[in-house]
Amino acid sequence: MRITDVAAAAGVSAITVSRALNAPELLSKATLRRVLSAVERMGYVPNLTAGALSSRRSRMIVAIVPTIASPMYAETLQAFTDVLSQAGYHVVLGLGGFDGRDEEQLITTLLGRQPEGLLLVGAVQSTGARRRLAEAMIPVVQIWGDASTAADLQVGFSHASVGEAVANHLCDRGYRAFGVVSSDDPRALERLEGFRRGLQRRGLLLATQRLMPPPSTLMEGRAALEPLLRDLPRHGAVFCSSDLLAAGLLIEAGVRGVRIPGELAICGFGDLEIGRAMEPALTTVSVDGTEMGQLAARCLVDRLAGNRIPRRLSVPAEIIQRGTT
Amino acid sequence: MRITDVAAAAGVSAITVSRALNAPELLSKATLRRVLSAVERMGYVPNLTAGALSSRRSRMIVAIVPTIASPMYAETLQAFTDVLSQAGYHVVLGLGGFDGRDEEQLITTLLGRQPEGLLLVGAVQSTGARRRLAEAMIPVVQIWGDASTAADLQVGFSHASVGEAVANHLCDRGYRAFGVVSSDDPRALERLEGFRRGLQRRGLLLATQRLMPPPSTLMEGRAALEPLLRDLPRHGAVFCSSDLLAAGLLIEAGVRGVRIPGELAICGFGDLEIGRAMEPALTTVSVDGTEMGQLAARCLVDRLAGNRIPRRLSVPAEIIQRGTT
DNA sequence: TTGTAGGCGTTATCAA
DNA sequence: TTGATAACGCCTACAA
Repeated sequence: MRITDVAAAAGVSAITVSRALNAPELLSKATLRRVLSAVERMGYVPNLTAGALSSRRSRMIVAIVPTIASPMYAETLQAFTDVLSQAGYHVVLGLGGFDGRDEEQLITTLLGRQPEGLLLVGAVQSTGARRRLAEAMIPVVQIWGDASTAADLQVGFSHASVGEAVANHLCDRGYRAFGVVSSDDPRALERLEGFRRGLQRRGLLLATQRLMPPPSTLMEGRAALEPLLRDLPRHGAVFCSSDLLAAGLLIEAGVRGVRIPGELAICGFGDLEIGRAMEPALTTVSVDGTEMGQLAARCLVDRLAGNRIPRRLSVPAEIIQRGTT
Repeated sequence: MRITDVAAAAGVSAITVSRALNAPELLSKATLRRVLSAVERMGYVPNLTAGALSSRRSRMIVAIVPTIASPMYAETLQAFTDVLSQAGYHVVLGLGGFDGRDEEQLITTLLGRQPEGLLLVGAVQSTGARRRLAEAMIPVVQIWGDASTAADLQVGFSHASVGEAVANHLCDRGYRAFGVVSSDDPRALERLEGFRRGLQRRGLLLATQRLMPPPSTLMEGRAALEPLLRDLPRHGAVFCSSDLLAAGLLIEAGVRGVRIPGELAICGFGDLEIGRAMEPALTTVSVDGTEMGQLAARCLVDRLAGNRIPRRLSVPAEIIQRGTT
């Protein structure tokens, strides 16, 4: 069924049906009613592909995310999609993984959909992909990235500053020996660098660090406790790149009877529900994934509506002091 | 830039460029090379919207999921998208929530994209939406649903049977008093019904049940322990609709010094990582969300390739006996 | 192996 | 307020 079928049934031209659906204020009340009732009666569903081609407005946004198996990204994408859906956009999903393999290929085919905007979680790795994005001439919001890899629009926070803030926080609470258990994805590494620098500024050193490929899991956290206890003096503190790793440490500590924070202090990252639910509750860095997703979506919507918007938006990343430090 | 620009640059007609990209085997080696090099040099990205309109093949699949904030659905969608991406399809995301509000609206606009297939997580609530789907004449795979609400294609398992199997398992292990802590979403309720029926068959009754709206959280699990201990005799067993609820019970039990499974046995559902990582490890029902997602994707790909495929596919749901029962 | 003509279903543009 | 006409960029069908 096409728009002309509905038009014929309503005794109007095709363009009038189009207007009834897209710009009803242009039609007389009577015509509008007649057309809409025909649409309803016939169960007409407009072909958005044709509409997009003709109007050069696809009403689609592409979201490129490393994975949605990680709760942080899933939460962000959920919020992003919800807001865009309200605004009349559809979201096309691109799951890129953490390595840059096939990145350009993925981005290229997705750009072929003529999206009106694009969400990028993390940085683009390959220069080829970066060029493609630039050539697409559409707004690109980057989140979870950092200024150095910034795209067109940026919603986020400085990972390095977060690392430094955690270092200061732990020093202020009196800890003097430090370890890190971390994923080796680019964002986590930046936080680690910031952490190390923060310690240096206080004249302190990192005693031990353990890196592992993403995604981080509870089990890896559990497995990390034993070597950590070996390498780190008593009463030390560890900064984990994810609440999952931190919670894993906590669980294993429970099993082994290691007192937290007495024998080992733990700070996580992400403020996941599991951290709040553990006992003792996890000290962590809270970044509101939902807010980031919503903000990113609003940036795009505003920009596409022709509004001026700031190119850099900060989301607070704050340390939540709870029971493990 | 259009296909004709590339064609001009390569000294061929537009259709030859199209073939170089979509059916290279039809071209001579020399022409193919010439065209592809022009494509490469000019950074041409085909307009898939135009292609879809012309070929009537959108190469898009719509995925309708209640939420991706829940790890089970996120995992399934991740696997689904990965497989389809390999097969050259793009996935458009529709997040529907758990209630039926706006469901028909969402499905209708998404169908306007002319998807070639559709994934449905859970059942369609409204009859309007069901009619739309039927009229779309495209393959629809339903997962996480059950036979009674079955769509065109079905990948899943019987929630009722799972509930019954858990009842039998717990009885066989010697428990005689039973409780349930559950979300009230349709799938969870079906498992609960099956559980109750399984108990009845053994001449046993459910002593207490606590229902709550989805999504389930660890915190709700923690909060559920105290009333549960009040209402359930010692040495009872509880069946939770999610590993998150079950893990919450475990954490709270740790805090209160309630011995698990000595004083309370716990069985979860979903086999999430958190259940495996807890101490004692959680007895649960394992349904492979990744496999369901992959299977659903392959169903669609096969069907779209014109292959005959079974309309009902079962995924095993097996009880994993671990430390909490 | 390559090309020509025409149409996919909608909306922009201009006219009435 | 409504309509006629001509794109939008690509691919199917058929022809050479």
